[in-house]
Amino acid sequence: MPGATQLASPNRLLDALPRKEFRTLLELLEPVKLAFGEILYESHAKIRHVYFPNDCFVSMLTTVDGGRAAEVGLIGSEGMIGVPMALGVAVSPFRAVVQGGGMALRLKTGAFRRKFSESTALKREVFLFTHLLMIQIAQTAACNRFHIVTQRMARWMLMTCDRVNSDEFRITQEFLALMLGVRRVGVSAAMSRLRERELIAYRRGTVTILDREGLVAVACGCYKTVKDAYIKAQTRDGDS
Amino acid sequence: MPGATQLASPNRLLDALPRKEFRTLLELLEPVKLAFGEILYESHAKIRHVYFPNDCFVSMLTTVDGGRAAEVGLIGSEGMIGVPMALGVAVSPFRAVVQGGGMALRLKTGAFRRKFSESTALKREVFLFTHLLMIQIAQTAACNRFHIVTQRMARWMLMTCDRVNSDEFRITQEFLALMLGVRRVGVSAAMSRLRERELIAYRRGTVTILDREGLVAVACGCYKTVKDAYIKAQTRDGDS
DNA sequence: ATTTGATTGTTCGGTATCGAACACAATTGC
DNA sequence: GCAATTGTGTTCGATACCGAACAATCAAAT
Repeated sequence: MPGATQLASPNRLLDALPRKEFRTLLELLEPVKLAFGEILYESHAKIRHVYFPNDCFVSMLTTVDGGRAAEVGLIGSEGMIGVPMALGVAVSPFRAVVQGGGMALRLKTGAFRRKFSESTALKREVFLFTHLLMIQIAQTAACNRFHIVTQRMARWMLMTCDRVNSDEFRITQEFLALMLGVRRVGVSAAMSRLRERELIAYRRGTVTILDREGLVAVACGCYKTVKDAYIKAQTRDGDS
Repeated sequence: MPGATQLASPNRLLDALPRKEFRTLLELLEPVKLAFGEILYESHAKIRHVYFPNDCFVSMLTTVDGGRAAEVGLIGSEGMIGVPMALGVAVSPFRAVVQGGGMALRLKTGAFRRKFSESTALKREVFLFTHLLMIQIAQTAACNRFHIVTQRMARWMLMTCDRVNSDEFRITQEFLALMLGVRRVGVSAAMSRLRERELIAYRRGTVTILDREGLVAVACGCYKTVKDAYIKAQTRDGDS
């Protein structure tokens, strides 16, 4: 039975904290199960909790023209949902949608604000993640400009794969089209092309990555660019 | 002769600081003239100074595939160049290019780090700007996905116009194409369309906005979305 | 087993943008 | 004044994606 004696968190951001700080923080953290499709923040809505994903992951979406939305960021156990809180803003500019269900630890905004101002280590980790998220969003901007659906889809699959720790995950073409901001037709064509090359397999809402290296080759360099930034930050941790 | 007795800064971020903090900061700030095309940071390079633009403005660019670049953010007197420093990172993930020449106040990274950790007000202002920059970048990501060249170009012109405090600014089609990540042909076509409708006038590197309202109507909603966020932040200042 | 709903596959004509290339016009330097 | 440089306008065929619509398939519920 896990819980009482468990010291390490499956959330890598929290895990980077000194053990002592982590333990005091843990008392305030509330474990919650997040279901696929759940909306953590609506755009322009007040932030009530910050979330530290364990095995779930969350899409950040920006809307244009009051309707269509595009994913600008994907956050899993390497980060936190609610970055604006760290910047002194309690309103989320993005919609946050649970992309893969699972567990997360959450903290009420008030408690977060308090702990955040007290803990140098928490600040360091959260700000570092904020920096990485910014890189991810910016790369997405350039990626949206230059790369074709197949490349961007491959990138999305790799990013997702990294966050579920499995070669298999559930996603429908319809939903993937929404994330990428394209028609389902485009996703359908791109996916069957990847299947032909035996890079992936899929059937009705489940995608399996067969050849990770091959998929990386098909994806645009944006995948590697962002991933390298994350890796670099984790190893050097802070740089400054 | 300006300088000695001048208390207000033409940089709105600094101007929002309490007078006392502003004065102590001013002693460390070094006025510099930034020329068009000057590169403040190369991507992945160490940040040596942070810049507070007065009447100049700067583009943040992200590269893909080791070559092509696209603009992800535009910063003028409302902000600061060197946001990563506020997040504890002294390396710029973006290239920062001076888009419109003019004056700026700059601060060595060491001095900035010191002042930043001391001043609650400076932290508040810089973090708020960081938040706004993030919104701008994310909106650019969605904009790149959904909107056509004409709309994005109109948005760019309006954003630029807001930062130069003039209806006229210097920009060549070639350069504008680089910023938008499209061919010059596309910019050429889009510009002549706007000229036909008498929204703008231009000749060899100089664009004049004739009908601001009309241009806003042509531009995508991304312009208004981002601008509203900036205005809201300035009036409520912090919210939280 | 049959129906129902969800998921995937395919087609159509039309538009935006691409890469490459060339012609022309305005400014600058000599 | 003339040449060189820079900036702008236009063309070509090709490709990626659009909106709309319809067909086929699978999975679960009755």
